[in-house]
Amino acid sequence: MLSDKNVKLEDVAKLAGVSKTTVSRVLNHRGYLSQKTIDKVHEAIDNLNYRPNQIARQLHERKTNLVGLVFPTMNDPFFSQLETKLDSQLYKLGYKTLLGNSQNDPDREQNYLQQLLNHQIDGLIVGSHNKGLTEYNNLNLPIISIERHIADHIPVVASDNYLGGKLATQQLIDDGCKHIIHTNYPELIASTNQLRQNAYVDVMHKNNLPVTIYHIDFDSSLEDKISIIHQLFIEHPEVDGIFADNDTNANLIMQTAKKLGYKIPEDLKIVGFDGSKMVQMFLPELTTIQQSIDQMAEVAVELLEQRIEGNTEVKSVTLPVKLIKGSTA
Amino acid sequence: MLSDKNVKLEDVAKLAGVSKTTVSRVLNHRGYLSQKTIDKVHEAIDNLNYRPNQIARQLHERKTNLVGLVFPTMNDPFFSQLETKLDSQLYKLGYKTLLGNSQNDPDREQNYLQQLLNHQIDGLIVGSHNKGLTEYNNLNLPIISIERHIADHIPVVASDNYLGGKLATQQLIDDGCKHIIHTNYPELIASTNQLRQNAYVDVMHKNNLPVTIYHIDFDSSLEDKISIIHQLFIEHPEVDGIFADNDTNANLIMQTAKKLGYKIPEDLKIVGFDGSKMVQMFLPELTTIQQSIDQMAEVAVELLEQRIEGNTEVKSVTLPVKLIKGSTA
DNA sequence: ATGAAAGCGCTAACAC
DNA sequence: GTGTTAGCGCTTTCAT
Repeated sequence: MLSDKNVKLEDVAKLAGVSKTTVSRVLNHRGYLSQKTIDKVHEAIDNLNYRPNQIARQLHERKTNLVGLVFPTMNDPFFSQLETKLDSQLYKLGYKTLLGNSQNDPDREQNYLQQLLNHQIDGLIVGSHNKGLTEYNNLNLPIISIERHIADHIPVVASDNYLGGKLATQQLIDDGCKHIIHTNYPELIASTNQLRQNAYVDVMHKNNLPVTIYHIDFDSSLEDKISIIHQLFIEHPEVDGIFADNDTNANLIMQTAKKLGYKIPEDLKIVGFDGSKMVQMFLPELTTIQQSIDQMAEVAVELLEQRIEGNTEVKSVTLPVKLIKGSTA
Repeated sequence: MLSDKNVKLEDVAKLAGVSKTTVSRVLNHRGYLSQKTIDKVHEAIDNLNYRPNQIARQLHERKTNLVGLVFPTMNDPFFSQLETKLDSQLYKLGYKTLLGNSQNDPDREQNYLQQLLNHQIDGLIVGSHNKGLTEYNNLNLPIISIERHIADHIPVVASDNYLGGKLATQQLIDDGCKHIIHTNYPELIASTNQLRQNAYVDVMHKNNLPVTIYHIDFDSSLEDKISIIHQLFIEHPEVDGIFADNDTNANLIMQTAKKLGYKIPEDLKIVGFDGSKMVQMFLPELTTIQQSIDQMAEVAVELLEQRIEGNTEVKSVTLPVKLIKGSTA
């Protein structure tokens, strides 16, 4: 089989004995064409194993059918499920996915952003956790954000995090816990994660229970996370309930607690957050707040499509959460 | 801040009072330029918030700096770690990643392939499990395959799967197991997974032990997988050791076994395969054969780079595996 | 040290 | 029905 490199529309035209325009028309099913011409052109295309050059097309049409995805990492149950679904939904609309995993490094995120823009992407879906990347404000590009407020004009697709936090905390209280600790991000970044914490604080206050929060950075090493969790148990041996802001931390907390001799759920009850398929598979016993991850991806792509189509009235969307009852709380 | 859309090199040239050529030279640090001109141009670029159009550049240079990734899914511990590392390594070399998760659907894989090619990618890294996609044979494009034989001229990066299968089976035998069952893919597809099975069979024969293999399709639903595993226990209640061809199945087997009353490792010993970071985190007790996943990604990108640079002598590479001793075997 | 003009591969007015 | 021609935005000879 011959290579298709360097075979261009002009070559097809020559071989078929027609003009470039005609070939282009056949390719794009446009205008009137005699069947004879169509056949001739197709024959030439097959003979030469011709494949149209998208780059040239894109240059002309100013549309690349490329959508950028900027997330901290793929190697995480939540993000891998989200990105998988995003990719799959984008595919249905004819878009290809250009990856940009920032590892939550602001320099890298900025760099990715620049590069994606240079690639003339048609749209962007972001879910990175970086603080204060002002770049996004100045972009005249359809953007949808997931679980993070970026700028006023950028629609956000997010779970009902406050409700989630409420459900989680209430579950622990209903279980009879008196010393409930919450783990969350280290700072008030622009993430909607903060609402989980707000709900925890509100519910605790309403029940006259003491509020204790530990900060676990999403990006720190496994060792650092575990060390903070250890500290938590040393400083608060009385803890009898923990609401973790994500399932990965809930898992680490469970493992650490077991090592320290806590029985779950007898001595210590745990509620996580996310409810990804992967964690459900590996840790079905975990009681957790399940986000509609697949739906988030679906909605995000829908909204992006609307923005790309020119709709400037695209609104943010909040999606439901539900408590999945396992055996840890 | 003004939008950068539509701002082109020509606009910069006009504002700076120079020619397009000069601006291009400043941009690419080429040729002789007076400092004064350089400054003027930079000023104009900043003022207009100009960003060069990669598409136009690419059209001229016939290089897109895009690498396609074709894998079955990202929502899997092994693949998400692999793709994360691939993306990160490609990034270091200045390549962007174009995603193509085929869900192991041949139509979809073929379609992705076409589309990626149309996007004029510079190279391709594949790890999909589809049988007999002949498309790859005809491509005049640098390709590296991971854990799968595609065509004779395409280099493969793979683990030492035979050794892995040997280590796993031997461990179970050393543990005193007499009825060891192996789970693997349903057919002799072009996957290197088959070598794990071959090793199992060889070691079992050498020890005069009966060979029993169950087939679990990577792509079937969770329910179907679990149902096959149930069947395994019904048909072989005497089983005292299982070598699963991947950790995800090992996990399902463990969960099913526990539900059926087996104590692990007392009644039943289990060895998995893969050893991804995610499974290590969620299931640290699992004894498994660890592949050098990150290294696979590193090597694959290195080989691809060589192929892109024009080296046609690129050889396949086999990477080491090691047994990670948990408490399940 | 800088500019004019051709060309990368394709599409789309505008002819005929 | 089909062809001619002028771009899309950038790089790069070849002049000067």
